[in-house]
Amino acid sequence: MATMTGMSDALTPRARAREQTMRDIVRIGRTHLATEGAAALSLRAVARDLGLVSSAVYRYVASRDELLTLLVVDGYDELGDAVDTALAGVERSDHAGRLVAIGRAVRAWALAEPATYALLFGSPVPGYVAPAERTTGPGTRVVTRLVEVWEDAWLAGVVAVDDRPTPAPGLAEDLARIRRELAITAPDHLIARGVLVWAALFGCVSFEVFGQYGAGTLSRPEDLFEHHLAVLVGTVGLR
Amino acid sequence: MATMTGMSDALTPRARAREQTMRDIVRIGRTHLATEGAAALSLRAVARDLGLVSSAVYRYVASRDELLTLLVVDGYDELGDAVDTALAGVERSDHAGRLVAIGRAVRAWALAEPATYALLFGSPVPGYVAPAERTTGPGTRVVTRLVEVWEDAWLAGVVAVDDRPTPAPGLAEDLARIRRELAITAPDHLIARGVLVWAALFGCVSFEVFGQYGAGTLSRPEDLFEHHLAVLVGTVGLR
DNA sequence: TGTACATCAGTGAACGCGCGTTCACTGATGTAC
DNA sequence: TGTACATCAGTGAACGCGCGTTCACTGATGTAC
Repeated sequence: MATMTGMSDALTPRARAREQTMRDIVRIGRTHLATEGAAALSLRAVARDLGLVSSAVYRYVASRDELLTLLVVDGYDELGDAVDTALAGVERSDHAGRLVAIGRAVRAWALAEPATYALLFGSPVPGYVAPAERTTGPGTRVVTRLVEVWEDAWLAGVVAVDDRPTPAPGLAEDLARIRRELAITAPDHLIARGVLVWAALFGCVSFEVFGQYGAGTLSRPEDLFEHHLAVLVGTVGLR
Repeated sequence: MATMTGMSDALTPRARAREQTMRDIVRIGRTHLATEGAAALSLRAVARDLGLVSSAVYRYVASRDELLTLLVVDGYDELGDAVDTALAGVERSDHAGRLVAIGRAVRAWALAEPATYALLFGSPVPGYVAPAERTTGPGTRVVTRLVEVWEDAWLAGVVAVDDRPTPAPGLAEDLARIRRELAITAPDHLIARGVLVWAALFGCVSFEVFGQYGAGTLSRPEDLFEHHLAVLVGTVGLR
């Protein structure tokens, strides 16, 4: 689990107990996510498993929606940490290797934490809207790393990708805004293909995690995924 | 909505009323899917909207899970119909055009019916397992059409795709089984890329329907999707 | 065509269950002087 | 260091709510003779 607000030392015992309880709430919440799903996530059930009376959790969490937000942020952070850890073992100049490492890390984490993955990348939870100011930062960690890969490759002059098919002229504005917000220099066709690779990567992972391939169709899903990653590496012109 | 058991004529009034009620249940169930989500789908609420007492729906549907199954089958069929309708307007020899038509039809349907799309392609519903004998048929209509496209192109000898990267040797068995079950002749590397295009297509649609792109990032998502389709056409070597 | 019986749609009450959230409270912990 | 007060974690009862499912029933529709 990702660390919460850090520094448990130099805190009063009461404050340390509070941090521990917050961590327990998130941990138990995640197990409930796995067994009941996000829509059925219940504060009362979390309180029960915590050994508290139901009203007590309101000392820690203002509402059921806030618990969901905690789980969303925690999930994004754990996924982001997994990706960063994987990237730490790959040379920054090995662009294809970095893309593959990101893909593997996302898949491995998703298969290990399918319920949290579903919360982040599956169906929206009815009636719940994640507060952008708290989830956008953690939620963009992976895509930021992906963009870094092709931006690095572009700057190194090693992107070998056709600029055909050309993105529609109407897209220029959107792509320019993305370029500005991410402070990158990659050209339109590379950004557009990058978005495709991003969506395709998560499409592959979702199909596997959500069981779209059908039970028993694939005896070696990891081999298929590796092949798909290799094709996607080519889609953004890396090698 | 897809038709249920057909032929309402030559039936007794009571039987016709029953068919109508079944259709109403599915229709109302879908509106509840949209507002409450699959996990919160409730037989009592459907009964209320139908103007019946809650126990009455048990004359039509054995349980809540069976209602979910009806919605799954109905959704797959509607999506399958949408794709078939789109394909009807494209020459069988226009392989790229057929792939693009399928992609557009999937996206359009998903955006029009996000809740049903989420039921079919989003997070699994906790505690519910779709009965394979009822959902596999309707659930494979779209992928069958996709496979048809590249199989046709392959037979016509117009697939221009590198066989690199090569799928891992361990995949040969899985790919051979797929080839046998679908009764096709396309080679390993084409089948493997086809699966990627399938997953990527739904990945793009899911990102858009589930809001992963973030509110306001894209003013013209349809243009981006068109570009992605064009790239995916190339991924399976069509033109 | 008429009658006797079987089938079926829909009723209403009941079962036992879990939920989110509020509130007044007790007792322990922390802090200012 | 000791005391008075403020803060805070946790309690237990209560609110009003909705859920899936079963069951004995009534009355209308369908069918066999």
